[in-house]
Amino acid sequence: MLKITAYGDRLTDDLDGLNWPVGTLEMQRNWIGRSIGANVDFKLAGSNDSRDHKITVFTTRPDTLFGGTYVVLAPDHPLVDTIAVAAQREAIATYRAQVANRSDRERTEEAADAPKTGVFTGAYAINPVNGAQMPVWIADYVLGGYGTGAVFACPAHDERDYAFAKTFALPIIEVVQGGNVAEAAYTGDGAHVNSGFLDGLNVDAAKTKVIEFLEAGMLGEKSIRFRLRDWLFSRQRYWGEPFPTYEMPDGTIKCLADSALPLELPAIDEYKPTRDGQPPLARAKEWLDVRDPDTGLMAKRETNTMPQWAGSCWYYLRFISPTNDQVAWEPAEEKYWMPVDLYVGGSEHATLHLLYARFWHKVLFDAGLVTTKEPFQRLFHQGMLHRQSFKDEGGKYRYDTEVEQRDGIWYVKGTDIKCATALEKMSKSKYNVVNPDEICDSDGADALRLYELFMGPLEEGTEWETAGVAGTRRFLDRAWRLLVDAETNERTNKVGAAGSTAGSDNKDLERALHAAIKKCTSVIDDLRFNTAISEMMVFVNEATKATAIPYGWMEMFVTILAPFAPHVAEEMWQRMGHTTSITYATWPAFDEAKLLKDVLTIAVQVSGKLRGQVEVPLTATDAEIIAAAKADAKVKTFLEGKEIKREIYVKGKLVNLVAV
RNA sequence: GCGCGAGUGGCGGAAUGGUAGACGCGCCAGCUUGAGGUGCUGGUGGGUAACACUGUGGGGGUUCGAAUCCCCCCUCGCGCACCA
Repeated sequence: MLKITAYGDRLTDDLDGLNWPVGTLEMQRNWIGRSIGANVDFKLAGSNDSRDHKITVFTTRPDTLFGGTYVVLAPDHPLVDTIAVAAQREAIATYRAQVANRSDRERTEEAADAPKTGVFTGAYAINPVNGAQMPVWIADYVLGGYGTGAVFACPAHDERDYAFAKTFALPIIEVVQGGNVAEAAYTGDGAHVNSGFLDGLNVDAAKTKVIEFLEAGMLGEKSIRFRLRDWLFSRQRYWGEPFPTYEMPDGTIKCLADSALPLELPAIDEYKPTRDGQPPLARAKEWLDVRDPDTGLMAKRETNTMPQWAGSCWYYLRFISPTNDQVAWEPAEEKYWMPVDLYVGGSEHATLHLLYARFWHKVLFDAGLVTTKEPFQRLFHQGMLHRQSFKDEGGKYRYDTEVEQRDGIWYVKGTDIKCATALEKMSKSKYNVVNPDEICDSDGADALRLYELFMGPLEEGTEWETAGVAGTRRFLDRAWRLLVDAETNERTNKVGAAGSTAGSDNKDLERALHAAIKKCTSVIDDLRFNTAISEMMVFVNEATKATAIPYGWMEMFVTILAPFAPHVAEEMWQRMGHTTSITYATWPAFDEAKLLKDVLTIAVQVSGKLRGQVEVPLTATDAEIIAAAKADAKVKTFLEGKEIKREIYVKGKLVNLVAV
C-alpha cells in the first residue's frame, strides 16, 4: 500500500498554481474528494449502557447538530452487534443478508433521493449539543468504508436523510432558514434557528463555533476526510516491475542490495497464476530463492509485481538523463529541465496517471530528489478522433471494407446480415481506425499532419473525414508549384533568384504574408493551429494568382510553413538554394503596418442593421468617416424621413447611425 | 442526481460585444483536355425575378449593436455518483 491519502491536502492545494484545463482540475479535486468537517462523539443512552460505548460520526455539517433526529450506522459497523436490543436482532440479521445480496451495480446507480431502507437497532444515542435522545438505525446508504461508517442524520438539511426520515416517519427539524423543509431538504446557506447558541449565525460561522464548542467539551474535533483511498500497489501479474524485496524466514522484509539491482523478471513457461492461486512469478522456482547476504539464510522473493503506473509515474524524470545508467537522473539536469513545461496527453488520464505522478513527484520532492513540488506545469488534452463504426447483428464489429449499403441500410457485403452504425472514437477494437501509413503513401506525411491540425481546435476532437486530406494535399501542391514547375520539375521563374524583388509592389500578397506570419506566431503558444493553416492557405491562393513573388517573401512563407509541413518546407528551402536545414532559419517578424490596406472599408449600419459600406482614406478623421457614411446612397434611403439620434463610430470598422 | 464542456450552412469549422459563415471538404458553372482525372477561374446559408426579409438549439433580457454577456429551458459529450 502507498499512503497517498497522506498527501491529500497538498494534492488538492497545489492544483491552484497549475495551468491545466479547468475540467481536469475539477476532476482531480472531486476524485481526491477532500471534505472538511468534524468527528462528533455520541454517547449511548439507556439502561444497557453500563459499558462505555460511544458512536463517533463524521459530518461536514456540524452546524446542523441541533437538527439531528437520529443516528445511522453502516450495516457492517462493528458496534451494531453490541448495541442492538434483543427484539431487533432478527430484523437486523435479515436486513444485513438483504444488503449483502445487492449487486454493486444496483448500489452505484442510485441517487441521493433513492428509496431508502433500514432497520432500527433499538438503541438510542445522546446528541452532545442538546442532550436529546436519538434512535440509532442501520441503513445501507451509509458506507462502512467512508468516514467513521456512522452519521448523525439531519433530515431537514440533507437529501438522503430527508428521504430516509420520510420513509420511516422520523422527525424533521429545521435549523437553517431559507427553504421549505415541509417539502424538501434545504442544503443552502441561511440563518440558524432552533439551534441554541448557534441561532442567527450563517453556515460557515456556525460550523466554526460548534467545532470550538465540541473541542472545548471533549465531544469531538475538526476532521478532514478524503474520498481518495490509499493505493494498493501490487498486482498478481507477470508483466510488471518485480519488487526488489525478499522475505526472511521470520517474516521480515528486506530490500535487495544495490549490487543486486536491477532485478529483472525471470523467464517462466506460463504467464498465469499457479494452480493454488499464487501470482505467475511463483512459477519461477529457482528465481524465488535468494540468499540474504547479511545472515546467509535463504529467503523468498516477492511474487507480486508493480502495476503499470510504476513506470508512468516518473518516466519524465528519466527522460532528463536517458543515457546515464549510474543515476536515475542527474540533479543538475533535473534543475534545468523541471517542471515539464507542456504536457500533451489525453483526458482519460485526468484522475489516474496525472494524480499518481503528482503524488510520486511530491514524495521525491520531500526526499530532496527533485526541486519542484509539481511535475507538470501546463497540461493540454488533445481531442479524440471519431469515425463511423459498423456492428453486425451478432455484435461483431466490421471494417468499412466488409460492409455495403443497400436501400439506405448497411449489410455485411453479399449477405443479408444487417449492421448498426455509430459514430465512435477511433479504436482498434471497434474496427473503425484509419491506417495513417496508407495516407502517408497516398498523400504524404505532411498532408496528413496538416489535415489533423486543420480539422479544428486540437482539444476538441471531431469526426475523421479522409476526403478532407485532399484539401491540405492540394494546398501543399499549390505551394510547391509556386517554386517548381510540375511538368519539368525545374524552378519556376515566378520566384526569382536570391535577392529578387520582382512582385514586391503586390500589396494584397504582402498583406496575406504578414497576416499569415502574425497568425502562425501567435497560435503556436495557444496550440490553435487550424486558423494559422487557413491564413497560409490565403497566402498561397493569393500567390498562385500573382505573376511574381519576391524571393524574400517566399523564404518567409516557407519558414512559417516548416513547423506544420516539415518535409515539403525543407525541400522547398533547398530548391531555393539553401544548403543548411530550414530548422536553423530565423523565424520571420511581421509588420503591423503591412497588414493595413490603402483605404479603410467601413461598414455602415442604420439602427444596428448593415446597410452599406464606404471606403475612406486611411487619413480620414472620425467626422469625415461619419459624413461619408451618411452620404452613402443606400444608407440615405434608410435614413429618409428619420432623425439621427446617435452616431457611433468603431475605429476602423463600422459606423452605426441610430435613427428613428 | 451533481460537476465540467459543447450546440453556427450539406459537412469539418471561423468570428469571444462591432460587416455571421474565414479556410477547407462537397456541390454547380466556365476554361484547359481526344475523353476522364488533374489544373485554373468564378459561384455556393435560406428565401426572392430582384429587393425587402430571414438566419448561430428554443424562449426571454441587457445593449446603438449579441453566435459572443445575463436568466430560464432543451439536446449532446465527458467525469463522478447514497462520500455524510
